[in-house]
Amino acid sequence: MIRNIDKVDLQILDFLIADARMPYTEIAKNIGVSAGTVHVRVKKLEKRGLIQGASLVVNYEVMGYSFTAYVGIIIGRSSDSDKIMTNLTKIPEVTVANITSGQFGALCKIRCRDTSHAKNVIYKINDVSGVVRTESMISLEETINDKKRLFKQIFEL
Amino acid sequence: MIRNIDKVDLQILDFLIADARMPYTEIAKNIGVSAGTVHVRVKKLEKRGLIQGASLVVNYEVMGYSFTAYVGIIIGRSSDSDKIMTNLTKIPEVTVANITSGQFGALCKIRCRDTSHAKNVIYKINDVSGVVRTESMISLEETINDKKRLFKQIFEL
DNA sequence: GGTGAAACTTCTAATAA
DNA sequence: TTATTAGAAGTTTCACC
Repeated sequence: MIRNIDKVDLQILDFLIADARMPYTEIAKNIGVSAGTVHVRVKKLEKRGLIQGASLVVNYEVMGYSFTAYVGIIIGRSSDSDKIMTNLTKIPEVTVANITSGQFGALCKIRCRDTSHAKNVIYKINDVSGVVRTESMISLEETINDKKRLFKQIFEL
Repeated sequence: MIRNIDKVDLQILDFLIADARMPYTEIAKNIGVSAGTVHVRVKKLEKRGLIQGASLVVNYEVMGYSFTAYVGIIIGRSSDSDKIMTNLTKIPEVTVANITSGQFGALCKIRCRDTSHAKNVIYKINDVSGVVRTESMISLEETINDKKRLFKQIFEL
């Protein structure tokens, strides 16, 4: 399915997805190649755009952000979608935003301190021009599947 | 709002969120402290659970995963929620899953190669015991706000 | 708390296989 | 493509502010 990417690449990716700060020497030891090889592979994957970067995983709860919700957005005219996305991006509490097909014209995720903070953020979203109405789905519990096993499972290493 | 976290911590976090592999020496230079200080601060933030780790940001498109959707799940009995979450986590294409209040009992995000792959994943979700019905919202465009400016904007550094 | 320097580890690029 | 190697760079510890 993906061309020019082999088992070694996928194994390196899997280690780095689990811990982006893992030293190349340690990855090398684990998969039985030299550190230099790991280094060259990572550089190639970066060049190809497969690796976009590395980001710290922050615990929002500990940061005082314990309120997570998805906000479905009903949009009047589809042609407003791009403009609405641009405006959503200006709200820092909106951590992810998607133009969608289905019952909502857009769907976004918000991270807030508490309900009162969320209220203000939702008001802000409602006030974005082109937004007709929003519908909130409060997250009571969240599981992230992403960071860990993706490739190992999908590509059956 | 958050106790025992100062401007230096937030600045370090901001740099590491943007690029988790940024050397401490460079962060130190940027914010005007010593590399040793950055090191100690990061360790403390890790110990406090504020930093959970670091993860590679992978380009799903380049990996051949160009289909993203949110799947709203209607659940028969709320008491099944936990069991359903556990089962959702077993599907690797489910990258995020949330128990929610609102029109859906759960909401998850899926990453697939194409529509035919997505069809199979959605069937799998439908087949999870306790799931009554699902509703898909296909993402036509995605913006991630998360990784970059969060703290800078929220805490007005 | 923070610093700066020493000791140690890792990275990186070039060369060789 | 991979391994080796050596110099550069980064990390970590610690005695001292």
